[in-house]
Amino acid sequence: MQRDTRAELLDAAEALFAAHGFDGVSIAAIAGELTITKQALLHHFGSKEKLYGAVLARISADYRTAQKAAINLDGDAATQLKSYLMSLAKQTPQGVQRTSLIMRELLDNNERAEAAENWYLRDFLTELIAMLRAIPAKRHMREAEALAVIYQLLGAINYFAVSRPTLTGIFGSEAYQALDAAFPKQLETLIDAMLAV
Amino acid sequence: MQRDTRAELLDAAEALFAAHGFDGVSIAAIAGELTITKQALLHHFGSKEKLYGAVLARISADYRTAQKAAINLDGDAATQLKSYLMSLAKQTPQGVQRTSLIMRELLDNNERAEAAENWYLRDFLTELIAMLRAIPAKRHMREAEALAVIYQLLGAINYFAVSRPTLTGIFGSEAYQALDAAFPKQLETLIDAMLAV
DNA sequence: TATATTGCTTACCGCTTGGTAGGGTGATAG
DNA sequence: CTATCACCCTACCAAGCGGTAAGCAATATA
Repeated sequence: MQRDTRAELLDAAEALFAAHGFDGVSIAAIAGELTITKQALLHHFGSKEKLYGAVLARISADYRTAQKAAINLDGDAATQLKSYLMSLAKQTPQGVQRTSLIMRELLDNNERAEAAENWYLRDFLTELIAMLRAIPAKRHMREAEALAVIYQLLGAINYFAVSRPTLTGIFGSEAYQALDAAFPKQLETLIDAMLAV
Repeated sequence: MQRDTRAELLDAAEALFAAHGFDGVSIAAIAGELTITKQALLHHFGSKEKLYGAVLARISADYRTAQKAAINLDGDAATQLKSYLMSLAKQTPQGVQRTSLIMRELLDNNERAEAAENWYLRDFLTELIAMLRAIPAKRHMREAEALAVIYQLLGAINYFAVSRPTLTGIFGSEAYQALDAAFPKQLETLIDAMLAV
């Protein structure tokens, strides 16, 4: 196997699912990305749902790894959390792609709610709550309050990450670049405001 | 004159598109909600895309109406903007539904980008920028900065609005209720922090 | 009373979908 | 040398999709 077909299929599936959603992509289209047939894909993953699950699982694992790395950095709890959040806001192509996919998952979750892949977000969020509560001034916070803060910050970051096409369509690409440049500074003041109090 | 068929179709389409996305719903399913055939639906709207456009147009109009009403309230600019944002955060069933639909539209916009329904968000956002800049302390802000602030606040609000099924699935429904109760207070401090500086 | 028009129906069409069945090839293992 | 297995193919299928065509009953118009 000089060509890791499975991994390449996951890459293609991740990109297409993120761009068009689960229902917007056929397994034939995903397989076509590697110029193989959909039956080859089915051979590897069994069904479209299982492929989707595998994509989610891989993202989940990567997220958790990055998160654990962030905790082992130097600095106090506030600095760790802040720089981790700022890193989430960095718009790498893969990062945006995965944010899109998770956002779609959030929206579709009405139907696919119990599919066990809830739990990857669970660990991710509880870890974030722990990071917030590790800040001395925040140690008193109840779980619900901490989660509210975390979720607002995540929302501020992810909503923007997903909006580039729309915003460039509306305001033009140089206006978007100005926005993109202004965003981190504003986000920083927002994070500071929430972590200070 | 049972002319309300058209409106009822819009209602059903809005709900189903919000819950399952454009590709996740068939026009037969939408028509089935009123126990009529899909050809009756096509008679009213011509095509699935046009139906979708009509749904978006109706939401757009309602949004702008509510926004204009908010500007005509008493109080200074900061109070107006703040209470408007807090009202956006109020989770009525219809509000959540529409937020979901717009979020899907944001995600799908890669492909449907130029479909003219960009502009409804355009007016909505530029109006919000104007509301922010109407605050004396913010009058100096460049457009990009103002939009960044606005967008972060919208993200904080909308991301949460869309996450109820997932969050209840992860943390349980009474934990979600605690979160839902804690959310507005945290949002208020977040808004205050961004509007003050 | 004749004529459109509105609002819906059944019938049908070409196309795509996810998935099954079964076969073939090349590498590996006994 | 033979059997197994991973990997991929062609062929096929039932179901569902968006959309067209034509017609029918009720209402509005002249």
